[in-house]
Amino acid sequence: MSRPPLPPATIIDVAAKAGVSKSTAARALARYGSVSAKTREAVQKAADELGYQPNALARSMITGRTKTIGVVIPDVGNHFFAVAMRGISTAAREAGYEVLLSSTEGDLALERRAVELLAGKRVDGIVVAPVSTEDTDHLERLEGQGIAVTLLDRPAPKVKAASFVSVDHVEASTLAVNHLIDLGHREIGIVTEALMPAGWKPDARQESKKLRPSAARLVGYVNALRGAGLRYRHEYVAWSAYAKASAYEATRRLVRDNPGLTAVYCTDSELSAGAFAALQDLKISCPKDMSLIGFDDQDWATLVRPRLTVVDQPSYQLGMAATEELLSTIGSAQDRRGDRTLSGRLIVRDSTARPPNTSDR
DNA sequence: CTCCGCCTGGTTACGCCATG
DNA sequence: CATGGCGTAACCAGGCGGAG
Repeated sequence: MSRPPLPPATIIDVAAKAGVSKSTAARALARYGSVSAKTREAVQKAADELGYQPNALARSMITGRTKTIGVVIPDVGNHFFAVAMRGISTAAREAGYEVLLSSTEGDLALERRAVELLAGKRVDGIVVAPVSTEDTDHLERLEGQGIAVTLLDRPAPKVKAASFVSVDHVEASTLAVNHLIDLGHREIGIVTEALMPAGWKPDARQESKKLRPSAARLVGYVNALRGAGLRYRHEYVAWSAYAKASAYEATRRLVRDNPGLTAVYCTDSELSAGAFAALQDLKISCPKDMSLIGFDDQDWATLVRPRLTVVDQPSYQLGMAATEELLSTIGSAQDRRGDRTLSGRLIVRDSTARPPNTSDR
């Protein structure tokens, strides 16, 4: 007994059933303009009986809004972005917006495609953590298309109309290194994935707003050392790819080549995990012989022994803030770009302690 | 081939009508 | 005469079909 599928009920069907015009039916259902209580009830009843569902496509056509935002991030599996995504979803939902998510795997071509696709779907705005700070032509174009942009965590100076929401990575990094310095450490190594330009000198006063997070954290490390009157040593910097295995090798090399080292700072939780394993395998006692501090608080940080001291960033709040910024520029025609900078927080656990040979005196 | 008008469904400016 | 309630018609973007 298959009957031909009925086309979905439209506002016209509802209006006809309720015996009013379609504009009255629309007003009654969307609750704008003035409609008598009796009429509203009749329309509501007709809509319920027909199983009426407003056509979002048609609505967008006339309002010019889709009540949808896009999110483009490099990696949904990454803890920071996963939590930030929760903040974005919550803030969007509370404001009556839907979210379309795209993960680009750090691939610029995929990011371009994702942005194009979202623009084609006429999203009202996009929250993006761009793969590149320079190759941003696809993001710059969005301005002309009337699509708002908020940059999350990663700057893109050429996207002028975009607001920028981020943690102060320089400050957060300084927090981590200062904690080590306060404990009495003087020989502090760093495991970083920052790719600094060739010929980079630590003394150059960097504009932290234009730096990628990893680079900003390296600058924070240098600043903290300088603030304490300590020398920056190039051999104390272990360059690693963004992977546990790479950080593992980098840490092994770092501590082998620098026997005087008493503390290691890892600028990312992925790197901390590799470094932690390296110290264990080298049978270096942490924190007795070597202190270890990481960046970004993850579940495993409290499950391992010693529990890991970290600087945490407010990922969830960052996602919320980014969405709020985006929606505020969508709401108002003026594109006042509001930048928001949140602060990291030091969480002291068991992997940091006074350096060896300083306990007595 | 190009051009033009029609179509979709919800929103809204505008104005008419009835009522107080 | 003011005001609430309601209808009419224009409008949006873009695909399609018919006319030229």
